[in-house]
Amino acid sequence: MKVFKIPEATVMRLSVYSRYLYQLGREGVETVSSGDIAKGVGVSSAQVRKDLAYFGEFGTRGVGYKVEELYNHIIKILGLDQQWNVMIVGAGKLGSALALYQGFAERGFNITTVLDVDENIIGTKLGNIEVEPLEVLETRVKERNITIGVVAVPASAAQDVTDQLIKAGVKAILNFSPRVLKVPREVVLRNVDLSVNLEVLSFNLVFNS
Amino acid sequence: MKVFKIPEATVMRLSVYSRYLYQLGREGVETVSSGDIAKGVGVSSAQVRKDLAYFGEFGTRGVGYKVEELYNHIIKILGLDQQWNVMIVGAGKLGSALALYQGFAERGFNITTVLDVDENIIGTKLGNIEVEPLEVLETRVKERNITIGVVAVPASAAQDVTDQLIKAGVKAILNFSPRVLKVPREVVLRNVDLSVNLEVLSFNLVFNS
DNA sequence: AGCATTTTGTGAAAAAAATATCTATTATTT
DNA sequence: AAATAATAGATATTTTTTTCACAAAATGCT
Repeated sequence: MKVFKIPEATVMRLSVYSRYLYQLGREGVETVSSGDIAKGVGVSSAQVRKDLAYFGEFGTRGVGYKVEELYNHIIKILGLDQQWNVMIVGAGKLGSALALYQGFAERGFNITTVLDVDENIIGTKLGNIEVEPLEVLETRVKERNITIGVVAVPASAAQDVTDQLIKAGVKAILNFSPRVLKVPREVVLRNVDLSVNLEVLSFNLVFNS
Repeated sequence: MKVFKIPEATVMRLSVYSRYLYQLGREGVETVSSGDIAKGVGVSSAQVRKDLAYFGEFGTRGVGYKVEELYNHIIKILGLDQQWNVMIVGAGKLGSALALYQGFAERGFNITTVLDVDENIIGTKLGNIEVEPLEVLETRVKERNITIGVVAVPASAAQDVTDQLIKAGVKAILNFSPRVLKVPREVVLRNVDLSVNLEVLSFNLVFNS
């Protein structure tokens, strides 16, 4: 069990750093300073060092960090050195888009299963994944060793689907529905509310003027 | 110009409160306490009151808040009492899903235009919006009075599209590409990185076990 | 070799955010 | 009408997060 608590903001920044490092690596850059990273991703250099300090010492004073080495460290920290099997529930607009989104596979997220209740959608293909009926949820979670469930159903069905996912043994839930979900403490939950994002923009447009 | 700085977390929570209040309103509930809201959305009651206190006094001691009244206040605060015209650039999987997503229109976001560079996509219809070529960006922003631009293009094109949007007069950018964008200070920018969310889950799965 | 330069890692300080506590109002009950 | 209960709003406290600033290490230059 964890000893230190890592700020969520730190984890999110690590993800961003890793992407920047990947880019640098492809450009052939071998060494990078906290200041360079800071500039590249828009934070302070102290912030970069503080974030990394939670996990160890990865740099050399006076020199900086080896791009590839630091990248590998962060990938390991984020748990991206392993494959995660993912199930998406809901193959509407959003669910389909997520299923087809290439960015996930690149980071080790293996979308193995997509479910829906709509007869017209079941049986259709998203890339090479066939949409299956909700009934197979538990079977698939178990036989495909799925740890992460993505909830992309309407708000009204969200809690029910979540309960089913948890009962089937999923360990983490990414919720795209605009509904506050109840999950047991040991299940990791994250909410992505697309409207909220636009609304924060709207607020700032009104408030800053 | 703003005098107090409002925490972004507060703004996001207001958005969540508003949705909960809307739900309560439909259920016929007339009055609600900060404790009720807190329970409904999973925060503390003090947090609810604190968030609201940034903007005024909306309740009655010993009684609570009138649901409809508070809802209207929050909608006003968030700037959702007006229509915002939105352009989506990039009609790939994600851009299309966003264009078709009903949740935006419900909150006053009017997606008027969708652009892409791909010949095969231009001319196709998303709902009742026809995808147009990138060339019309500036014209459309001006003639349709577009304030919000959504960047849903690959990372490599993101900054270029952003620059064009800003040059055309857009005031806020919602960025779905995994790229750190540079924008002038007066332009409101928000990043939504779908992979980051899965990666935070992954981190927690590894770290909490 | 010594000195200047760079840059990390870190403890301390500051700022921001969340939580807890207290006070004032309103409504209700006795 | 007084006492009690509920609850917002304000204030104080605590916790968390960020920023600052500097000693320690590594490199390179003279």
